[in-house]
Amino acid sequence: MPAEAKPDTPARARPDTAARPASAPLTERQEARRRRILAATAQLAGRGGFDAVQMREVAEASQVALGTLYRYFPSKIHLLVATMQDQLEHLHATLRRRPPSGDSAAERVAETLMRAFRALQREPQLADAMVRALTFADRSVSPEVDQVSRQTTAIILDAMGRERPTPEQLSAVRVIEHTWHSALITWLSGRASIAQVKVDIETACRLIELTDDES
Amino acid sequence: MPAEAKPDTPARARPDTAARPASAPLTERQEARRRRILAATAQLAGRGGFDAVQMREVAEASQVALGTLYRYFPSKIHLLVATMQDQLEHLHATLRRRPPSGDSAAERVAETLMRAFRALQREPQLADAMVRALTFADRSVSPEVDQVSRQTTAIILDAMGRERPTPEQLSAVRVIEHTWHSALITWLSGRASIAQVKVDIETACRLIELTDDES
DNA sequence: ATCAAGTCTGAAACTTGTTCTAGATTAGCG
DNA sequence: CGCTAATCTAGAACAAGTTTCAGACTTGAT
Repeated sequence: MPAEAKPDTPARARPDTAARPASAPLTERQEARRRRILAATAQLAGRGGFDAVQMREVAEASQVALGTLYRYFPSKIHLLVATMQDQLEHLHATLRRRPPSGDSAAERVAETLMRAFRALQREPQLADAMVRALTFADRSVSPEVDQVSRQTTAIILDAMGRERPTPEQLSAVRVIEHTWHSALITWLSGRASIAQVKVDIETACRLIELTDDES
Repeated sequence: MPAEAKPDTPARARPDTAARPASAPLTERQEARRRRILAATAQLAGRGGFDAVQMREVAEASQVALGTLYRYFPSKIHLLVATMQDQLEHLHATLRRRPPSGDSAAERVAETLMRAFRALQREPQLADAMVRALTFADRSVSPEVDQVSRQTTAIILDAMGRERPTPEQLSAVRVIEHTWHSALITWLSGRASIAQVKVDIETACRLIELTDDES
């Protein structure tokens, strides 16, 4: 990553991502551009992974000038994190449609995460690009990464029939999320098998049982 | 990261890192070069973090040609991961000198990790560089990353008075390690407080109690 | 319809990781 | 010592992320 992270945010009026729809209404054509960009990104990432997402190519594939691409997404990392947000929304919607079936909260969470994991396995290169971006992100991407994190938390809480989780349960969820991310990385870099990821997730999910008296 | 990851390892006789001392004996001057490189890297990373470790600067600071630097460490990531190995060895040695004092295995592990965490806090920029490299590493760095992982596992097992850990305990250790890495990342990117990291680590360590009947 | 402000485009320039090359140096060996 | 292969050096060259800029196009308000 060549240039230094920008030390200040010069209040440049950029469309920004969909993080907070309040920042700028975005005209229809702008919305379309944004969508084209994300689609092109996902496609390029789908083959090749992280390295195949080249800003010039994304710009060309989405029929947008390089400068415009950078106005929408101030760095490659921002772009990929936004792609992840996008995909997570899909996933969450899908999961809502068919909720997990396990008996205990721990089982349901593990089941949900394994389902998400299988979805990622179908597009390992895309997963690689998104996850690498997520963990490589520096402070300048914090808001966006945080949003991804909140979305993930929401998915997990949905899976345990939540209803006002206790602080202890929230702690457990945090550890599960840590495990999820980190296990994903070890799998993507070929240092852990799918089976190993499964075990790790299930192990982490046991923490839920510890604090749980069956909803 | 411009160039594609090299798909093949062309058996080029490179000094490689100290991973396995068997690969190439390394003359005295070579050992000295390697050491200078790692020292320069740690220093540059100490200010500035990941971005401040620029290959040309590392080469200059360690009085080595750029090409030579690349012969010793085939990429910036390799270089930083090797730096991490180096630091971890120091840490492990230090920890051995004063073992943790907690009563239960879980307490001792948490104590150990928090001690390591405090060490990292003293050099947050260095920590940033090393951890980012670690999680960004792709398959071409797997052996080295794996070595770091083994070292970390060893530290944790040391902390729980180990003695042939059960498979369940090993699973718990894996989750703890995942949590450790991921929590570190969230702290480094400013998305979690020190207190939060502490809680997360302690929560993960509870998994040890689950499988433990006090050694 | 018209004007000002904000956007988008195309292209070049800049930065930093990585590779390559030709010529010194060094190491090990007979 | 003198040779040969490996290693090291200096420096150019290349790749991809990022920045910049001048000019064309849109948009929104009047």
